[in-house]
Amino acid sequence: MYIREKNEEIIENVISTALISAMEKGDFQVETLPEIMLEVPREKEHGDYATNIAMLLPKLAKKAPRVIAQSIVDNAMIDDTPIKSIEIAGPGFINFRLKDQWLDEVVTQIHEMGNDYGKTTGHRGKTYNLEFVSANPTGPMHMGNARGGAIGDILASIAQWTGYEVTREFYINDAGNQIEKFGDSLDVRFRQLMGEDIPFPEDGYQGEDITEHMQTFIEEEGGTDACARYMQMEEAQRKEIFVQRCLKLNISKMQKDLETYGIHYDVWFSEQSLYENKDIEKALTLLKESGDTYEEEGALWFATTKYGCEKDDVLVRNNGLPTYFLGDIAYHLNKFVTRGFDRCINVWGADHHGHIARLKAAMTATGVDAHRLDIVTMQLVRLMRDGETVRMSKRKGETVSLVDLIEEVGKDAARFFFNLRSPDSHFDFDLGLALEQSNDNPVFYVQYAHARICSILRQMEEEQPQSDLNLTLLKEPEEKSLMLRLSTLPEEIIIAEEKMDPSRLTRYAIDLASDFHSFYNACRVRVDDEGLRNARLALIQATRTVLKNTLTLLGVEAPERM
RNA sequence: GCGCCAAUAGCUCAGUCGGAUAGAGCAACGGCCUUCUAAGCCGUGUGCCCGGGGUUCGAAUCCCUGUUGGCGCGCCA
Repeated sequence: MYIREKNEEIIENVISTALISAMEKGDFQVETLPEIMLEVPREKEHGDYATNIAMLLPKLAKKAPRVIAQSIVDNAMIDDTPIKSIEIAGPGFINFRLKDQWLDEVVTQIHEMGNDYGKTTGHRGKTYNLEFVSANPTGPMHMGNARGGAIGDILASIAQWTGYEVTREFYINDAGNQIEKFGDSLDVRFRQLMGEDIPFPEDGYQGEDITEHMQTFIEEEGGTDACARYMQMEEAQRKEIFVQRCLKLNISKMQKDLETYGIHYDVWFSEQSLYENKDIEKALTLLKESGDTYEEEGALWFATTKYGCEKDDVLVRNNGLPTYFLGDIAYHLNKFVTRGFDRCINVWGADHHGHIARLKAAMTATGVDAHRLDIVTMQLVRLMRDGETVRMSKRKGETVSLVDLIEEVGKDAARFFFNLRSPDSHFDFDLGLALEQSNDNPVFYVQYAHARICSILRQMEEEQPQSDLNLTLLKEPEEKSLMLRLSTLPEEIIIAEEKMDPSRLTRYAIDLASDFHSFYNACRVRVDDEGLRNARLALIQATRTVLKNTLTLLGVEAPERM
């Protein structure tokens, strides 16, 4: 159990025990006690913890806040606890101060736990599916996918650290209209390369990659003469060949690029497989059994409005083909029912937020508790160049690809940068700033802290520190601040998981690095005083562990030298 | 028109289960390297927390309303 957690539990116990004995003595009387809330005061002068309980009671107890607070303080038993003092302040806050020793215990605990420091077991035994990126396999991945990748992968790591058994999953949209368009685009480019004068479809994929695919194809098949036989084929058959081949190439390219980005998926799930395994039909049967489907104008509808949505949605078109919506329902039933995940989280672009309610509705209708499904919506990245917005369109082929970005700024900077702001905040990516390798990039600041520590440790290895560790020698404010920061990693991870906001960890890393740099400038580690030297050595070793653990969660390297 | 998300320092953003004097980075200015990496540290100041109502001991935070911006509202995905 973590020290902070233990302290908080003790303080809460002290408060509730004090409340009960105060009431037994007749100081005041209430029917039901409100939940005891502890907060960490912004001002250090207000102690380590504060509670507002005495300000919540007056309405029920008919006594003034400070009177109630006094009564609580009078009845508080703090002997043999880590609590140093209790006082009443302001309008009725009760402030708690802890004995200094608790911070020393944090350092000791970090040494004991090492790479596991920060892990908790609250969700042990539960399975967690995280689906993210899921870019269309019809072309290269762009900057939006880069943000989704960083958010999803880090969220997955965070979930693992809170005890979940996590599966990272990529949903391949290898069925439906996009694929049709992909085939059309490939086919027309092929025929153009073969010398036919035909116009390119208005809504086709105009990217260079389509043409390059077909150029490679023709080369590999032995040139235009050898490819003449493809021109003789039925169009549909030819397209099928092109699609199969190029889809495979695109998918393996995505796998490779995502690995470069530090993301490894456990499952690549094919939309097409939902058709082959009859999952679509099974989903349809379940939906029909719910009684919330009906036929109209030749299509099959799902009465989404029954679940509070704005309008009903089509499941099967009047041409007999399932919609993407039905496919998505089947996919999620596969996750929840067939594979039995306890929780499923999807990272979606905010432009898909309209689908959240209806997907949840479909889960409810088919008997899946919709609370098990969560969607993290991510505001799309707005690309800025020379102070102006650049519109990106995959269809027109106007993209800055994920690969280009990683080549320019590196995996670490890209991941760090995309995870700097909460997913729901609009995010401007300034190309000029990102493509020049600038020191403004905060990832260097954090990595530098780690490298600095390693440098000191290298020099001290030869100097053979003695045992007899006495952490009470760490008294400087910079030392205390650093220790305090070290103590909060476990709860930061828990909160990041609860709020599904991985950017909190990035900011934690920056704050921790900042506390270390301040310490570094204020306190020298390699001092003559052996006791102090040992204590500071222990502190920076603990700091290195915590920095390393945080960077590991973020998927960013922790360099030993810079 | 309806729905979702946002609006906080010059800029980019934290803070939002209601708490004590609203924070950080960047930008500006001034200091700190004969001492463990100056990719660092320290200091200086700036806010009608978008406007207007309401709820209460207390509101950037909750409710209502208006404004502005992004996105969505297809038998596309």
